[in-house]
Amino acid sequence: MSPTLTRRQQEIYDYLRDHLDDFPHPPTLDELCTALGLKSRGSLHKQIQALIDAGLVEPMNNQRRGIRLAEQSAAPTSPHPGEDELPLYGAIAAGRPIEAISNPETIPVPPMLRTDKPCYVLEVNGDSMIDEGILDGDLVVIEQRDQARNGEIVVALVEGSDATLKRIEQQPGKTILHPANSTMSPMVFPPDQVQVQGVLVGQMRRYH
Amino acid sequence: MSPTLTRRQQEIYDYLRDHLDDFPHPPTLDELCTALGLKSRGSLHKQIQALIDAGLVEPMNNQRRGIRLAEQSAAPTSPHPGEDELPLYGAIAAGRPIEAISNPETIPVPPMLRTDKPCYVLEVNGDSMIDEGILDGDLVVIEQRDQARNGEIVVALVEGSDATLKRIEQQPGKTILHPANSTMSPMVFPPDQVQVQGVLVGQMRRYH
DNA sequence: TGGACAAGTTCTCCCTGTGTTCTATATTAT
DNA sequence: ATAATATAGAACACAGGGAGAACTTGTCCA
Repeated sequence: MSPTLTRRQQEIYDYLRDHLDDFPHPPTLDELCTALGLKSRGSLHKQIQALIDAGLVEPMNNQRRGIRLAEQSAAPTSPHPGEDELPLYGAIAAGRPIEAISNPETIPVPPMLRTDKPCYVLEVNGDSMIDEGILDGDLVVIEQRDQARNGEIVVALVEGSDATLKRIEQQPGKTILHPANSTMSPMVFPPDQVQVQGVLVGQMRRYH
Repeated sequence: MSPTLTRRQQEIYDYLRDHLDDFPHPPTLDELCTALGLKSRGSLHKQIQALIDAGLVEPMNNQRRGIRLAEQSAAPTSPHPGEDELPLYGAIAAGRPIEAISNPETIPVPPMLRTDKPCYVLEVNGDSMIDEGILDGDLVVIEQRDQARNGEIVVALVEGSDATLKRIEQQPGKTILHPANSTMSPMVFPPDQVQVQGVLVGQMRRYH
């Protein structure tokens, strides 16, 4: 099914996913070129075309500033309704934003550990939530959301950094990410540098 | 159908099975070479080719970064096909030997969190394993056994007391139960007073 | 209305990285 | 010794990716 994006296509799609909202208007190809470090519109267009063919980007027929992401047609949750498997997107804090589609791998998750909303699974990397009983190697079930309530544990993408799992506290003018590890300190950011990618709703660990 | 891998082929296959997910993208042959300590792409390619012939690796027809494991067709996982529910025997440390309870309630457990042996689920009561990341209210998957190896976390029934979850250390003449909580001390018993009722193999927690 | 400019599209050319093949040599097993 | 297995290295082929020119289409303005 999924035509398996090439490396560059994945990169470009990730960039679009994460930065498309940064532009006041949808960007022109030239603007995207400079943003992506390309020098040729034509080259970019070729890549975008591939993404359109893959169904990830809305086709823009000669329109100006016409680049939009395609509606994810209820994709992530229930490609197989009644199926209790969720996509495993890889490890968090592994050094990059959560990848879009790349990994077709899924793992079974009991309904009890998830919500009715779209969810996905990540493997935890590191000890930043150890005092909350979330250990290195655990699998966490994340509900896909871009907003969180204070006190929830979220997958947060910090500008120019990794995606991490932290307890969030949003105050006017600043967002604080609290690790649950006595050896680590809370981190404070301007709100627009912190992007919530999901909220923790379940956790699993195997001992064998 | 066992085309009997050579030793090196087995090594390489094991490596792929265990580390393929570590790469952000599927690796190139060159990357695999350095990872495996080889200096020649050609050599590796020959081995990979053998694995492809054996049906263990997806054939990658000239594609870049095309190394994938073949789908393991048969399902060696489910001894009870379709059955992924386990009995929920109630809360541990609730004051009663496990098997006494005949509770018909069951809950779904992903195959990954259990073993092929008979298993059941308990709800954890108390903080005695908090330093191992097992919190009050967690659900634990227990493999039914009456013996344990040292260092395993077991459901232990102590003479005249509750069933508890502890790390076990069996020495000649005494059995020590280690809680994972800095405020609690290990407990030492004569071996015949400690009855192992199962071994921890999985753990689940819900946050919503 | 029509021209100028901006932006999307298509094309051709080119280079690099990477899979593939082959041959030669070392290592190990029978 | 002979065969099977492993490694190195060279040579090759081609897909992926980029540059840039040329063309088309839309937008704006006089």
